[in-house]
Amino acid sequence: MAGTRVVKKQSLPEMIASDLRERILSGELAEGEAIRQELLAEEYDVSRMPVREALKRLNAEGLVLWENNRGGSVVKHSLPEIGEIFDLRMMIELDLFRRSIPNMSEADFEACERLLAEMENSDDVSQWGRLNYRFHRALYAAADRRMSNEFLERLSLHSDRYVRIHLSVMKQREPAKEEHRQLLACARNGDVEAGTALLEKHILRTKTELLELIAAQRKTASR
Amino acid sequence: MAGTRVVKKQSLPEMIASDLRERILSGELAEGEAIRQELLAEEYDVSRMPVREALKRLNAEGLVLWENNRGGSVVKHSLPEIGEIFDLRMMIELDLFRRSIPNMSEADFEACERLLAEMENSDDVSQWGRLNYRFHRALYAAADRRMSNEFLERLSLHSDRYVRIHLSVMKQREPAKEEHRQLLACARNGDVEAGTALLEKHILRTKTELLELIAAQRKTASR
DNA sequence: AATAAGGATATTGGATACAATATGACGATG
DNA sequence: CATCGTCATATTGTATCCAATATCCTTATT
Repeated sequence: MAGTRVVKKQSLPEMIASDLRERILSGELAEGEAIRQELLAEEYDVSRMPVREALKRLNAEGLVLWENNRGGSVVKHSLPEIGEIFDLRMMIELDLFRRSIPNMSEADFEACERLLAEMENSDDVSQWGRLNYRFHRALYAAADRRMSNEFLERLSLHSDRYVRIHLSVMKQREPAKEEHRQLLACARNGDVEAGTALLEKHILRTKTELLELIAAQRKTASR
Repeated sequence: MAGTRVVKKQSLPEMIASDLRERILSGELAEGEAIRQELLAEEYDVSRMPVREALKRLNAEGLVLWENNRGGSVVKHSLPEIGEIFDLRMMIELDLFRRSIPNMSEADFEACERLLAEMENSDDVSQWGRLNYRFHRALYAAADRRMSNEFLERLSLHSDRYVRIHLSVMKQREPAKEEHRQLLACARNGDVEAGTALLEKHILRTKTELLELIAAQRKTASR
C-alpha cells in the first residue's frame, strides 16, 4: 500500500495560518480587531512575507477582511449571516447524512463511538468544538462526497467560531450528548428518515440558541 | 447618496488572480498543467511576489493545487466530484429561488429580462457563461442571502469551468433559452413550486449532459 | 471656531537578493 | 545490470530593502 503514512510537511504560511485561524476561532482575536503584519511577524519570529500569505489565505477563507493598503481585520458577521451559515450547514449535512447511512460499516460506527466517548470524558471546553465537528464528519464519511465535505468544513469553520465563543454559557451540552447517541443509533438501524429529522432538529436548536445568545451579547456590548 | 460610484481599486495580486482565474475557466490553462511563478511574473511584467499571492488565492478557491516547494498546478476534478458540484449548486440555488420569488420586485424582473435579452443577442460563446451566471444570480437577488450567494459563486466558479469548455458542443442552448424565459415567468407569477421544479430540471439536465461530454472526452484523451 | 491644506509617521505593497528544497543526470558500487 | 549516492540545475520560500499609500497631527485661512 503506497503512501500510507503521510507526514504533512507544513510550510510557514500554513502553520501561521493554522495558528491564526485557531486564535480567531477561539475568540482571542476579536471581531473587527485590526491586524498588523509586523506585530505578528515578531510574535512568530519570521519576516512579514509568510504572515502576509497566511492573512491572505484567511481572507480567502472569509475569516479576515482585507482592505487595500490598510491591512486586515477580523471579519464580523451580522446575525442574519450567522443564521444563514447554519441553514447552509443544515442543507449540506442532511444531504450527507442521508447518503451516508446506507453505506456505513461497522468501522464507521466504531469511529463515531470513539469520538463520542472522547467527548463525554473530556471537560476541556476548547476541545469540545473540534471533537463535535469530528463526530459530525465521521457520520458523513461513508457518503464519500469529497466536495461536500470540503464545503462543509468551510462552513463549520464559521459556525464553530461563534459556537465556541458561547460554548461555556450554552445550556445544550447535555441534550446534545443524548442526541448524538440517538443519531448514531438511527445510523446503525439504517433509519434514514428518523436520522435526518433528528439531525435537522439538532442543528436547528443550536442555531436558535446561539442566535439568541449573540443577540443578547451584542445588545449589551453596544451600550 | 454617498459612495454611489465605486471604482474598486484592485491590487496587483487581485488583478493577476482575476486574469489567471479567467485563463483557467476558459481552459487556456489546462487541467493538471504546472504553473511556474517566474514565467507568469515575466508575462505580467511584475516580480514573483504578486504572482505568488494570486496563486495562493486561487489555491484557497480550489482552482489551483499547491505543493510545498513544488509550486502550483491547475486542479483537475474527477467526474464524481464534478457531479457533486452540480448537486451542491442545486441545493443552494433551489433554496435561494424559493426565498427570492416572493420578494421579487418589478425592478428585479426587469434586470433579469435585460440579461436574457443580452444573452439572446450575443453570439459570443465566451460571454455566455458569464451572462448565464449573472442571470441566475439576478433571479436570487431578492432572497437577500449574502452568505448563500457567496458560496454559490464559489461553486459556480467550478461548474462554469467545465461548462465553458464544453459550451460549443453542448446542444442545450436552445432549450436553455426557453427554460430561462419560463423560470422568469414562474417568478413573475409567484409560482414557487413550478419555479423550483423547473430550476431543478434545468440544472439537472446541464449536469447530465456535461458529465457525458467530459466522460467521452477523457476517454479519448487517455488513449 | 471650523475647515482645509500640508507634512510627519506608520503601515502596507512590491522588487530584489539570497537560502532551501526538489529534480534529473551521471557515475560509483554491489 | 540495478541501485544508491552525489552533484548540478531549476524552482520555490523567505528576508530585507525601498516605494507607495493611508492616517493623524499641525498649521494656515476664512
